[in-house]
Amino acid sequence: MLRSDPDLAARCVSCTHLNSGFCAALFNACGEQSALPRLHQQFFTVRAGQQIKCQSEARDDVLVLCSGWAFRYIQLSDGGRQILRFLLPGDIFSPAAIFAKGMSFSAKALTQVQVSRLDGEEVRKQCRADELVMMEVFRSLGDNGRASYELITVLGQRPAERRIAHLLLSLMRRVAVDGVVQHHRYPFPLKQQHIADAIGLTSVHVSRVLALFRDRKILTISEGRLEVTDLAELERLAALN
Amino acid sequence: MLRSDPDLAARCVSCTHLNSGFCAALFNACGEQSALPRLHQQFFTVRAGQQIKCQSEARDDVLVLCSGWAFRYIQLSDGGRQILRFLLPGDIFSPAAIFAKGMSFSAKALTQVQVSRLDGEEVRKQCRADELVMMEVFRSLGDNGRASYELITVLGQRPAERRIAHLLLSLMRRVAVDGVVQHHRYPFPLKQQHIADAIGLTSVHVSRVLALFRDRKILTISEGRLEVTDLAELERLAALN
DNA sequence: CGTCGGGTTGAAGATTGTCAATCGTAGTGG
DNA sequence: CCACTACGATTGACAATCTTCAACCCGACG
Repeated sequence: MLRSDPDLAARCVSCTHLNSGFCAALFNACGEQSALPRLHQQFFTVRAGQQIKCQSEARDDVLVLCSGWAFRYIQLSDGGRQILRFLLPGDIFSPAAIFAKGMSFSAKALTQVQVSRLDGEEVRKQCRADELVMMEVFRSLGDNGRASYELITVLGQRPAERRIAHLLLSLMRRVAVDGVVQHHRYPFPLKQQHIADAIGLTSVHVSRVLALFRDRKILTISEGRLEVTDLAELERLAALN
Repeated sequence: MLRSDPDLAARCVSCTHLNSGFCAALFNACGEQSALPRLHQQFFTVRAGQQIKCQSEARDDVLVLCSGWAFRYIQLSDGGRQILRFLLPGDIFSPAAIFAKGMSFSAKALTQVQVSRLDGEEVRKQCRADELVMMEVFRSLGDNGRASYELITVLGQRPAERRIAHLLLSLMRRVAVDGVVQHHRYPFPLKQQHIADAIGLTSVHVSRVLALFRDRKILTISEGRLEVTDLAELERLAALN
């Protein structure tokens, strides 16, 4: 599961996640001009479906997703699983764990992923030294908090159709931030079971709703891609006000 | 709705919320021994049911609940309302808003409440000056994040009975932290409509489930009090693993 | 060629919502 | 003291939503 790869670091330098956000601030702060020490990081890859970080692991590391998709989730003993958040390149696996006690969720790779492991103490040092790095942590925490509250609202107040619409639209928007998207076609590696676990439905019901969306010419999911044909209707369904 | 009250400050000094958490750290840091300037704060009271802070209000303040109960919520245009979190004395209304852009929720008083208003810039200054104050902000953020993820899991994976059990048990535990609780009787100012809005059910269904709990001798809610008669069963229902 | 994972579909049932009536309690004004 | 009202809780009947179980399909892959 863990693998050392010297080439990976070089490849990751050009990853999209370095163009913005936490890592950009972090590595800017540690650039040549800076008096700060260069940041030490390890890279590793995880295959699709494999666990990345589980609740029991108590290492003081900060993991950042470099490429691929992953998700945070909570596994219930009765077999149920709640997906809490999908992670895209640039996302910190557990931003709250940088400064406070970690939260009790696990993470899994959705596709094959590359992950950067930073030392917790070094990151905290950088946060204290550079206001911008700290602000990126707060931005990440804020985004996660906002997303959590939206998800709570959707789960509590919306029927299946609108839950799915909301999930798909939020993912689309996040994907569109750094990837060029053509003809309303988005990369979409989720299985219907992932959708189901993310919004508290069964995969059977997800299948039915997606069939409806297809019939109504709103969107189609096939071959790992999501194609939106009626964005206005999708937005209407996903709206939270 | 807003009211200046010179006596309130004196009264609030002995409030339970000062015995622990954010405010304790904040005022310790600003004590006589400290070189830091004394913190400026205003107090105001809000009657039960009144709004405290709405989405449009863009003031850079930090509000802390001094006494009474309140809640964060999102109001939907179709009449639905999702309660995101109940607030008890000592809770910050929007900890994420101290350092990042605020989140779009509103807050309402559940009982009559006393609120302390601190200046955002002063609070940030204290955070930078005193590690302990900063840690309290992170603790607050962490607690809120953990609670959000628990709520998401409960909403997504649990039926009505277990959702209600989870909500009641979490509230009990928070109430029990600083209040002395006798004979498993807890102050409980929520109406059934609040329970319903917090866990995504109708008040009608909440009524049915509470009737069931009464029949099964698990707990009883009456006259603003919650009395638990079978804690083991309640914990079993509320368990999240 | 068999198998396996993921998706689709149908039928039946469980859970929860909607609508509406009723009840008790607290307040309010005459 | 008594109507009158308002609010919250309760209950019944019925409907909508979603789950469960099962069968089947289909493409990938050994």
